[in-house]
This record gives sequence, structure tokens and C-alpha cells, in this order.
Amino acid sequence: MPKIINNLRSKISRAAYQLFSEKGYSAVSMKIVAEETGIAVGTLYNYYTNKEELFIKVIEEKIKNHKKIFDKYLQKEELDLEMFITHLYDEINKSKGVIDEVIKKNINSKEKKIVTRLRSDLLEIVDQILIQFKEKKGIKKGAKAERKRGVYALLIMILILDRRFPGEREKNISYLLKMANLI
Amino acid sequence: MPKIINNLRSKISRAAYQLFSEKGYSAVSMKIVAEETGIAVGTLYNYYTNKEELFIKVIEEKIKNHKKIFDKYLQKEELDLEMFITHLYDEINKSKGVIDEVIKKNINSKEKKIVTRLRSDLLEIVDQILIQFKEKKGIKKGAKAERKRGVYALLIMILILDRRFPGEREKNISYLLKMANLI
Amino acid sequence: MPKIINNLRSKISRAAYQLFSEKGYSAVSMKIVAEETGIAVGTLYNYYTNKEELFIKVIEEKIKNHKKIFDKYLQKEELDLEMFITHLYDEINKSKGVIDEVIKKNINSKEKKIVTRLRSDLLEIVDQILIQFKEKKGIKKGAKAERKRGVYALLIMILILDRRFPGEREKNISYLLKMANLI
Amino acid sequence: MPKIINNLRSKISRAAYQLFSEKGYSAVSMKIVAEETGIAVGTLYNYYTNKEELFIKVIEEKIKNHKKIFDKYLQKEELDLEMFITHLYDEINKSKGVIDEVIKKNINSKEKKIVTRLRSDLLEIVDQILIQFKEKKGIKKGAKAERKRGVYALLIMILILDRRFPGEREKNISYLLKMANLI
DNA sequence: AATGAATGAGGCTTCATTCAT
DNA sequence: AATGAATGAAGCCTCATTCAT
Repeated sequence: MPKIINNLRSKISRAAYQLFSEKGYSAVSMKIVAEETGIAVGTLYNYYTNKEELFIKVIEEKIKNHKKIFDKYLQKEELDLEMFITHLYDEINKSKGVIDEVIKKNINSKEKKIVTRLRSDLLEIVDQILIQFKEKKGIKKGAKAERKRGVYALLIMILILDRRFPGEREKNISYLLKMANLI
Repeated sequence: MPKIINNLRSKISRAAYQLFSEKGYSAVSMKIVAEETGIAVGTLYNYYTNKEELFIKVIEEKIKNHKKIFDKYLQKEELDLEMFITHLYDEINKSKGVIDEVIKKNINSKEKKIVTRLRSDLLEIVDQILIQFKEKKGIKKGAKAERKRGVYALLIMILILDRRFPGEREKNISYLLKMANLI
Repeated sequence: MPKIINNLRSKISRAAYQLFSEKGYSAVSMKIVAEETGIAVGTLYNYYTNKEELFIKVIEEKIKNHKKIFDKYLQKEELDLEMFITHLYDEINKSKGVIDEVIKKNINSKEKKIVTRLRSDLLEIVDQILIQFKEKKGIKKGAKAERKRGVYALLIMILILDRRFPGEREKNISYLLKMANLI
Repeated sequence: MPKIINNLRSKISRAAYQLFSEKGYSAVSMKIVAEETGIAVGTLYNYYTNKEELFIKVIEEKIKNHKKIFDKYLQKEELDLEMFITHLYDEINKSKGVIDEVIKKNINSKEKKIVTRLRSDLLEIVDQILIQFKEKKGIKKGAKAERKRGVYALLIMILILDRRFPGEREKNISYLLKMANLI
């Protein structure tokens, strides 16, 4: 007794994202995703080939989203570092759980490549924003490789601090600002 | 045809630790742990109530071990920050896989408490070492809460950088030194 | 956006027959049949109650078709045994995959009866043709039951030899001729 | 609550063989095999890697068995063709259902090779017995390829006739004798 | 105390079938 | 009459755990 459901793909995506964030890849069953979405298990497979694809697509979407948001900063005249970091902090923490999984390696190599590329895109954008900021302040930019490490550390630390010290948003951001200045 | 085995508990612990480090909690089966230890699956259950307890106990031991090692720094006359960070880096990276799992939360709350306590112990010790170092240099120590955040960030970043930039130990350490100075 | 399709029933039948022949009953999904026919899955169920009925009806049609073709031999003045066997060989091998399934018994008893009847029809016709041939040659016909066995063996062997020795049509036919003479 | 079971491997094999014979590969579920054996599903997997291996091993065993039995005929002084065909008939019909599957192609290529080899072995042996028989009677043996076709036809027909005319063992055998003489 | 075969719940996935549009 | 998304039972397989030996 099928019922037509609107925007099911995005409903599934939302539920899956939520669950993966909370529990991590292997602790989430397709059954749970289906239940949380309010559909039958089989229906999931009309939208995603398998569990892994579901996971990858969920991440893909999230990171694309981040990228889009931060791209806007590159066009801005004024750039306030604190405001940017704050924004970064809030945005990234919307998807914290999923990103955990990206850091982990229990994804097979084909998917890993996709994830790696997505991550690179995101790092690149943050790097460019920070460079632009330094140029405005007249600060010399460091070596590319070192910046990369610094940006990476910054993004990861956003996730980690928010999880570990969830009630201390301001203090976390203030620490992250110091980290941003190391770059 | 049972065989008596000495120090079986520590043998299991070693094998399990190795495996959890490499593959993560859910990718390790009790069968593999038994095989790697060279015993039967049933025997595992004479030493650990279940898989989760095995995991927790393994972590417990490792962190206790770290603690012991770093405790020695507190008695030392001379304290070279770079040397300490280097040591920290190498020690922690020996158990990176396991610690990943600790960061994740797919452990139930009872066990989580234990892990939390263990982690606090480790943080505490590193904090004290850093304080001691600052005192020797005549630098004023910051607020407890802020130090805690910094130390935590430092430890996590050790794991993360080593995984992401595995061939760049020196550069990683050099970045971590800068982070340590933020504390 | 429904579209009206002419002769859909026969289009489905053709596609299904092709697929069942190639892959066998259980390896063919209703989805594939629909795709191959160029229609939606649901439409299949407007023409056939379920998968099993589709299968049965497809066979039914094929065997009827054989029957029709061989019926013509009964009216012929001249009858060359070799030519007949050759024709039989080629005709039957067009539907080999489906007939495999008929030989197997994973069909429930109701359908089995239908298939049995269809098969009997076909056997009957070949029997009559062979009798007619013998009469012309002045050879005495054997007992009904024995002829039945022989004809059955002949038909089955056509399928089997063509599959096992697919490149050896002439030699297969020559062997089958010998079998036909046993009848 | 495990209970130790003796000769479980052969018990599984027997049950599986029976079921595959009756229903064919895809209509037999691992659950049914387990139930019929009187064990849990998981236990099956302690003895066979997967369903396909179970199937292959069951066949393997049966054909090996046939081979062993017929090997004895090669040493015999006296050889009565009728007796041999009768024996062949009875032996082969013990495993009829499974052999069906060997004829079908729904096995992947790796396993198919094994099955093909096993079948060749069996054909070879029957061929040699028939040659030996002919030599004793002073009959010239035909070309290898033609004998192969004839022996294959003989074996298949044993299966087919017994299934189609199950109550007519003697008449089936008598027909098969005629087929054997064609070789 | 050690063994490892047996257990069975639970995970992923497929697919015949239904029915709102 | 046609559509195809939704359904959910059922299949294969894994693995933590138990317990007779």
C-alpha cells in the first residue's frame, strides 16, 4: 500500500545525516534510517544504491553546502576574521558527526577519493579566504604546505572543540582565532 | 585439549589493542582477537565479559601507561618543551586507532564515564607538565579552563596531524609546538 | 503520463520469452521484463496476474507455436526424416531456455498441469509425424508407450545436445537421426 | 546453547543434496537447509563458506562417488552391458536433481570449471567401460568425439527418463540399452 | 581453565506486488 | 490504461555469545 511522498530524497538525506552524525557509520542500520524517515527499508534503495552510497552522498551534499556558503566570503569587501571564524564554527558544527567519519578510514578507496576531493575543496576555500585577509592586513602569507596544515587543523579543531566543550561556543571561537593566527 | 597459558590477560590485551588500533572497534571481531592471541574464542570470555569490556580495558591500560610515562617528566629538573612534545607525539601515535574510538561515542554511557575519567587523567598530567615548564620560564599560567582546552586540542591534534600528514613528523611537531605555546 | 500501446500483450510476451530463455525463471525480474518491453512494472500486472502466470503463458504460446509449425508436416505428401529432424532441431532450439524451466519442477502443481498438457500436445504431434513416416516406409510402428518415450527422449536431446555441443549442429542432428530411428 | 553434533558435515550434505535435488539451486534457502539438517543457519557457515560452495561440494561428492563405483567395472573380467546400464541407471538416479543443476548454467565461471571437470571425469569412465565392452565383443570403437556425444546423451537420458517415467524402470533401461548400442 | 562448534539475532539487499496519481 | 514509487517479506551472511566437552 504505497503512498507518494514528496521530497523523499531530501527527507532520507536529513534523517541519515542526523543518524550518521550521532552514531557513526557502522552503528547506523538501514532499518533505523528507514524508520527515522518514516518509510520502508526497500524504499531507501530506490534512492541510494546501498548504505555506502547513502553515506557518501550525505557527506557530499554537506560539504558542497559549506563550500557554497564560504565562497561568498571571497567576494566580500570587508573581512573580519573573528566574524569569519564564528561563521565557520557555526556552519561546520551543523554537520559535525558526519565529518568525523570522513576523518576515519573505514570507507573503501573509491569512495575515499570522492571524500578526499570534497575535503580539499573546502580546505582550499578557507585557505583563500585567510590569504585574502592577510593581504588586507599586509601580513606575508606562509608556505602553501604549512598553510594547508594550519587550515586543516583549524577545521578539525572546530569540530572537536564543539563536541568536547559544547556549552562554550565563545571560548572555543576565541581559541580558534588564536589558531587561525598561527597559519 | 586445553593448554595452560601464562599472562593470557596481557597477551589478549596486546593483541586486541593492536587490532583495535588498526581497524577500529566494529571492524574487529572476537574471532580475530582470539586468533591473533593464539587462543580459542571461548577463552576470551574467561577474561573479559564481552567485547565492549575488552575494548574499554584495553584503552584503560594504554592510558594508564601514557600517564606513567609522562609522570616521569614531572620529576625532571630540566624540561625541554620541544623534546617533551616530540615524546608526546610519538607515544600517543602508538595508540592512535584506539583513541579514535574514544573520541567517537558509540560506547554506551557506563563505559563512556570510565573513558572520560581516563582521558581527564592524561590531560591533567600534560597540563601539569606544561605549567611546570612555564613556571621555569617565568611565564604566567592561564586560567585552568583555558589550559584544559589547549591541552585537549594539543593531544587531539597530535593524532590528527600524524594521520593526515604521516610522512611529515618534524613539521607536525613544529606546528604542535606553536599550539603548545598558545596554552 | 500514460501512453497507449498497441499489442502490448504480445510485446511483453516476446520480451519475457527472450529473457526467460537467456537467464531462466528466477534470474529474470519483473523490472527487467518491463524495461525490455519498454513499459512500467505496474503495467505488466494489467496483463498478467503475477510472474508465474507470465511465465506459463509465455511457454503456452511458444509450444502452441511449435505445434502449429509441425502440424504442417502432417499434410505433406513427401516426408524426409532428416529434413524434419533438422527443422525440429532448429525450431526447438529457438526456445531452449524456457524449456529448461519446464523440465525443472519449481512451478507449483496447478501450473505444472498446464505445462504437462502443452508438452503432451507437442509430443503427440511429433509422434504422429514419425508414424506417418514409418507407414510410408512400410515400417511397423511400435507400442504407443514406447514411442512416447522415444519421442520425448528425442525432443529433450535436441535441447541438450545443442547446449552441450553448440558448434556441432550437423553432428548433433546426425546423432538425433539415429535416435529417431530407434523409435 | 550449543550442542555438539556428530558428522554434521555429512548430515548437512545429505540434507542439502536432497533439497537441491527436489527444488533446484535457487529454490533452496539456507534456512531450509538448516532446518532440514536440524541446526541453526549460522552453523552451515562453519562448514561451507556460502550457498554456492555448499552446492558445489555436494555435487563434487556425488560425482566422485559415482566415479568410484564405476571404476570397479574397469577391473572386471566379465562385463554384461545390461547389468552395467542397470547399475548406471540406479546410481545416477540417486542424485538426479543435483545433476540437473550442473546442466544448467546459473553457476559462475569459477565453479562451473570444477563442475565441468567432474562431469568430464564421469563421462571418461563410462566411455572406457563401454570401449572395453566393445573390444570384448570384437566391435570397432567409433571416433572419440562421437563416443563423447553418445555417452553424454546416455547419462543425461538416464536422468530424464527416470524423472519423466518414474515407474517404468525396466522399460527405461531397455531404451537406454538401445541408446548405448548407438555409441 | 581452555576449547571451538553451535546458536540466532540482526544487518544488508532484492524483488514481486500494490495502488495513488 | 499506464505509471513507478512504496512496500515488506525473505534471502544471504556475520558475529557476539554460550556451553558441553
